Amino acid sequence: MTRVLVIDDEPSILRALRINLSARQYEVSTAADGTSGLAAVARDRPDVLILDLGLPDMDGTEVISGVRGWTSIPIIVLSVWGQESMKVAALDAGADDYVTKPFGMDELLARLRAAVRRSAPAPDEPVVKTGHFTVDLAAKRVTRADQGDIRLTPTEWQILEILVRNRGRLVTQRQLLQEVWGPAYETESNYLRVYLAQLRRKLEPEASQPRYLLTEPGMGYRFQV
Amino acid sequence: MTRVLVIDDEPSILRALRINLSARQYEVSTAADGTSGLAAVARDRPDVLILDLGLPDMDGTEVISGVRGWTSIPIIVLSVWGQESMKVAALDAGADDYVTKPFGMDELLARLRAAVRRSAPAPDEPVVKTGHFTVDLAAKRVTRADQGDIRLTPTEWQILEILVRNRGRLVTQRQLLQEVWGPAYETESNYLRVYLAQLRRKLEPEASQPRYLLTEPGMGYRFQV
DNA sequence: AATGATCTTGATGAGGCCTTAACGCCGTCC
DNA sequence: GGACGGCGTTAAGGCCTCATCAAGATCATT
Repeated sequence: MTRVLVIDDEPSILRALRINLSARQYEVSTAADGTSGLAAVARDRPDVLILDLGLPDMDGTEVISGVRGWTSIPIIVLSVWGQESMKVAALDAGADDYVTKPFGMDELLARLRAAVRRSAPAPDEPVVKTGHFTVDLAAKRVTRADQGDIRLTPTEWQILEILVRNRGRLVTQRQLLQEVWGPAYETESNYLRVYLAQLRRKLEPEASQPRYLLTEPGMGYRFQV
Repeated sequence: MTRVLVIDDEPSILRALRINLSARQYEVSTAADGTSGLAAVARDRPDVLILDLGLPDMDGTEVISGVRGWTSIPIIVLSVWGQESMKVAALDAGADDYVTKPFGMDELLARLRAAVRRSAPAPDEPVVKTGHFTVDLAAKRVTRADQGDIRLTPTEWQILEILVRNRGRLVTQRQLLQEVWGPAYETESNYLRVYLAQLRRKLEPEASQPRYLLTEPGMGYRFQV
């Protein structure tokens, strides 16, 4: 289910969007100002962000920059008609699309679909096999050759997914922490040690001598294929 | 240089876009109908497509589908005001963005920048090969032809990365010290001697007679390809 | 409200990396 | 020819990072 976060200070718009989006099977969360909006992005990790530029506490482009600093989720911007310069500034700050109020719900929904479709990563090879286990990215499932399906916790899965998508490449600790826990946790490398140990215990044939989930001391981790 | 293909049947618009885009260093090609437009996409392989929906020979969504069948280049659609349903249909057919005529050139340019930025995600880093080993900058991996992967420490990797990025060029000791250890260590050239020796021992076929990691006495170091 | 799973946090020991110093070599300059 | 400075090499100690374990905190579910 696609998760949408709406940041807007007008209750009527929030209400209209919540109703229309929920009816179309989106999972909707809302925020009424820029500060709580930024917090909500880090906390909820939505798939799309709908952002009103006219917020009470922050300039719209600031919010965009704050989000773009660490994630590339699609941002659709709302603003009243006639503010050409703001429109340009928002797009340059990293927004993906722009809708002028008042807007038709059909148009917003179409732009939403387009934004989600664009951001959906190319389903290149959703299934990755190693000698001892198989990772199915599409089905979110891990199977071990000798003992069937493996249960992973949400956090374990997130980490494994990032490593598998970057298989062969080194992934820095910063990148992992940022994508799983958010930008405020960039230095909590202890989390990674704990979770990598758990993943190894669940996946590696010998957890103490990893063959697939490798540590590159001082740099990060690498999924070896 | 970014290549833009404009498909529109109105000469005045073609002319305006050609002038404005060329002035901003885009490489512009044009087509006046859907048939020749599709041919032009296949032939010119543009980086972005600007498409007018009101073409004489084909429906706009058909053109979009025809392009989307085999490539994922960004498509910005132009159409006259008020055609909500066409707008929705175009976005659902696979268009990336939508601009209503008459449009401000600033807005179109901003959307163009946004579209190009989105479509160019990974500035793919090169893989540099020598006769005896391979450096993959994206994967942060070094492979030696005769003995597989080589493990480098973070400092070793940083130095090698700088030298490889400047391959063929001389890199001064000051530049290396500054980028790896910071500006306070500009005179600690002993560090470089230690680490260059280690890199040579790990990478060179004969560490005592370096063929790739060359010293330029009194100046700095050079990665020879 | 209680239970179990999951996430966070801290402590500990081991290993590896960085730093530093010492020494020998080679070239240049006096 | 000798002194000097830059470079290559080696080795040892300190420190940082990693792996592991365990307990407390938080969350979800009943």
